[in-house]
Amino acid sequence: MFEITALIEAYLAKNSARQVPAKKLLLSPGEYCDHTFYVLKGLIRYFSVDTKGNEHVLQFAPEGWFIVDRESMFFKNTSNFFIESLEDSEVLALNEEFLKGFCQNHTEFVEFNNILLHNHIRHLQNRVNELLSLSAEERYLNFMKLYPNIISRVPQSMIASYLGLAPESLSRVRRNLSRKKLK
Amino acid sequence: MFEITALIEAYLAKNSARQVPAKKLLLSPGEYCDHTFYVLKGLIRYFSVDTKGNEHVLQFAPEGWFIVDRESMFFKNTSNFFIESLEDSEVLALNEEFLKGFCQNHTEFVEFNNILLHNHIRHLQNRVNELLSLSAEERYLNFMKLYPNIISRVPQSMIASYLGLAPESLSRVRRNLSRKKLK
DNA sequence: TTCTTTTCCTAACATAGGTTAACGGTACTT
DNA sequence: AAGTACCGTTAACCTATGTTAGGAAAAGAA
Repeated sequence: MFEITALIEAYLAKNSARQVPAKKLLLSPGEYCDHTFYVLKGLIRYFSVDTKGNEHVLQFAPEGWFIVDRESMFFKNTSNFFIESLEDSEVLALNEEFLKGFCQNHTEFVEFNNILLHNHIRHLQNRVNELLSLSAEERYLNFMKLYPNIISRVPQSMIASYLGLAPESLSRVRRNLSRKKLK
Repeated sequence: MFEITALIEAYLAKNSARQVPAKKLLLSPGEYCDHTFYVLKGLIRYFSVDTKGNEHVLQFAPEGWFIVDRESMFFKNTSNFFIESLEDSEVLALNEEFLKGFCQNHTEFVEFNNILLHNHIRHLQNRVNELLSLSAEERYLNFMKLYPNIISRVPQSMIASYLGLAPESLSRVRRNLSRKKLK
């Protein structure tokens, strides 16, 4: 069984954690994503910007989460996404060299990595399924249940963007929900 | 470098390929997904059914594709999805025991598997991003470009279901597109 | 062939969600 | 304290998509 603290300690033995002020970009479209970020403190988001200039949040990463553009990192393609800190944060920036070396010294980490990949797939598949089958209101309720902790830390417009809604629409959803509860 | 033929041959040395008539269910909600299917011939779909009874296609798998509920297979959860043949098909049904054994004899396969997982993530992430940022028409055009081969093999209602549309809406999208082309 | 089922299209209507614009509140700046 | 930027709400209106219903063509079954 692998403990994440082993990774953190191995990293901190050689490097110091990266301090990131809020609103700082850690990755932009066109760049290669050459680090997997592990969030020690703070909150990071992973998002795209479409041709009309609208932002779409694919993922939030609070403490204890990994955040990376796996396509860019693994296939060595330039990224189409942004990674940005939403709060003052503290992250480990794991590059390929470090990860390879760490795998060699910690063979349990290989299996742990496998779990991370499968979690990622589970999460994404669940999102696709929700986007295909649930209404805005249902998606919002699910989000609140799954990430109650995130709701209070990011502006509502970003939650709307995660849910595939205009901010005004999320406002409407919330109003309808509070009316229902009053009854 | 790993060649898929090695996997196929190893499987066929011990088992014969599974012949599947069209419209046969290979997995249903509530069951454990204990096989990864590799499609030799035919066409398979992976879909869910929501509370209103509407189907939502998450993936099509023609020849040369793998299809599996990774969450169910890896985490040993019961599945929420269906896997169904759309055409008379021929598949390899790879169970965990076979895959484990095969990994031991073919160490390159471990890396190949890693590629498969990352491809899966890339594919799903791209879908989430498209569902968040593109119109029905744009999603349809992308689908045609990406899977021209599938378009002609499945009923339009299933493509609509993959795109997150009602069949009638896809019909409308197609009519608008053909009008545009005429001009 | 004839009958049946499936598939696709169309049109009229209904609705969820997007758009625009305005307002009030809060928090940060100066 | 005044000024400014950001945020969430609301309302009126608009548009894309869903819904219902019907019908015609194509594909399969008897």
